[in-house]
Amino acid sequence: MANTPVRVRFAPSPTGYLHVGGARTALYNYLFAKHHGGEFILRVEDTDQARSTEESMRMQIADLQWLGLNWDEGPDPLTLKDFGPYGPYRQSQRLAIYKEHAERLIQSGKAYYCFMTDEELEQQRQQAMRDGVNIQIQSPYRDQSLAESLSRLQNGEKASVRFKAPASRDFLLKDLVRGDVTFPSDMVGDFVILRSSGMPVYNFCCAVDDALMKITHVFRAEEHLSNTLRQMMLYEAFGYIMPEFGHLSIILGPDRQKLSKRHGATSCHDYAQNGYLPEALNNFVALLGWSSPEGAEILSMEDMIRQFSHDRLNASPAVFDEQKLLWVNSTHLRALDGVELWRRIEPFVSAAGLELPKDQNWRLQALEAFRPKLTALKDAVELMRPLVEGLVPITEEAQEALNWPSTRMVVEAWKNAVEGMAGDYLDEAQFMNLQNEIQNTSGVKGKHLFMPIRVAVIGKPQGTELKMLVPLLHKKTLLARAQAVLDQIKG
RNA sequence: GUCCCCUUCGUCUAGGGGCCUAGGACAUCUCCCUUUCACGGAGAAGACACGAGUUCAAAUCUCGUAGGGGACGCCA
Repeated sequence: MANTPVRVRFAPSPTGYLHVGGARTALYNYLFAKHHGGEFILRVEDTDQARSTEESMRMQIADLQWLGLNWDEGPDPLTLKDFGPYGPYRQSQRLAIYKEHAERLIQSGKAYYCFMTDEELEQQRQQAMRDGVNIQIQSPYRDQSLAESLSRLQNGEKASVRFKAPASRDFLLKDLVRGDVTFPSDMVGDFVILRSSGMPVYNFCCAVDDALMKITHVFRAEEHLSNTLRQMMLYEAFGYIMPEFGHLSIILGPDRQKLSKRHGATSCHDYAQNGYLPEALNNFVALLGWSSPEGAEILSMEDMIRQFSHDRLNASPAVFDEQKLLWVNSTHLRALDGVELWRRIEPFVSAAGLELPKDQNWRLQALEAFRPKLTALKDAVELMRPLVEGLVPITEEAQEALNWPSTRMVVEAWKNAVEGMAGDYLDEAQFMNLQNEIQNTSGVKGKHLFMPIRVAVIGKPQGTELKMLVPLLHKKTLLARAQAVLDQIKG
């Protein structure tokens, strides 16, 4: 046991983008694997043909890649071709394996063909509801001879395959997160393992695959807790070794209901688009149900791998707090070095069509001016917008400053001073001198001095320090904007 | 309805019989820094769901109650 290499998997069903809950599940599995020097496997659970699409699979793979949760076995992110010794890793391509396993169960009398109609099933459910008892399907075909079933099949009748649930015995699950969980013997009835279409169902595939892929530990969402009983029965029937399970609590929205689309952004893709860093999303989501033994709140992937252990996993549900995510994001963002930060911001800035100088020094300087204000990459767009060449709109909030009697004089003095400067850009020292000069000659000081100048520079009375802003703007732009403000005061 | 799981500041959490006058983080508020807005720094306020029991001692163990969540599919 001690020598068994750790093998864990993340097994999403490809129906849309990766949800943040899925991201957390994937992350925990990944961290567990890396912490123990084990393997992290990606398996695609696409047996629901109605909902699974290849497009979704690509999206999920892209999201996982974005998060940096790279798998050691599974579909190749680019070609989608499987790599690893236990493939295929897409359940839709493992049908022969499931069929063979189902056959094994049928032959040994542990499963049987069931010819019940949807109406019959529904009737039983209704009846059970009315009687206030646990819903269990009682199939009349449980004891039908295999020969008879086969002949009906021969005649073209359709049948599902049901597993004969062993009754009258409790199952004990030693859950890695919840401790001992006892499932009563009659919790489930005979359940379907093969649909009448021949397609296997989740619980069956999952058990077979985890066994065949030599999975040692499974961390998955709480909604699978009761599925575990079915899977335990299957493991027993096959004589396979069961992995250890840990059931994670679900993530809630602010209204304490299960996090869903109506709560706003819930997919990793949304967060990527809104300028969140993958390291921040990983960090935040990790803290929703796990805590660092060192009490750290800001953690890198390396930190998490080093510190991760399943016994610090929390069994109670957690509310997704957008505010804290934003804080985690801004903290990671500000810690990035200039070159890297610009690399991340670039796509947002160019998507917005901002034409900014290409000069590397200019860009790094601009970044430093705005760094303390960044909470998400997307913010850079509005922050940088005043740095384009030419005029910018003068905002509503600027009006108060424009109405001050001294403003006109200040802006005129500012414009004249800039005009008198040599060179295309002012540096910080030049600006400071110039500013002192205006103060001395005009006698205006404090906000009556600074706000009008700021409006003349960026069109807004508030924002980043002028001494950082002004050196980023070309003299021509400075002059044009000052003139625009003067025009507005006149008019 | 039946079964399973969960319950510490508004939120994420630490804690696992005495270190608890319950610690940290986000958010909130106050002050400092700052000639603006932020960043940063200091501080304030704020929780053991309820009721029994076990014990010299309970946030911590047990049982009930309430509330929340999940499962009960030929979904995953």
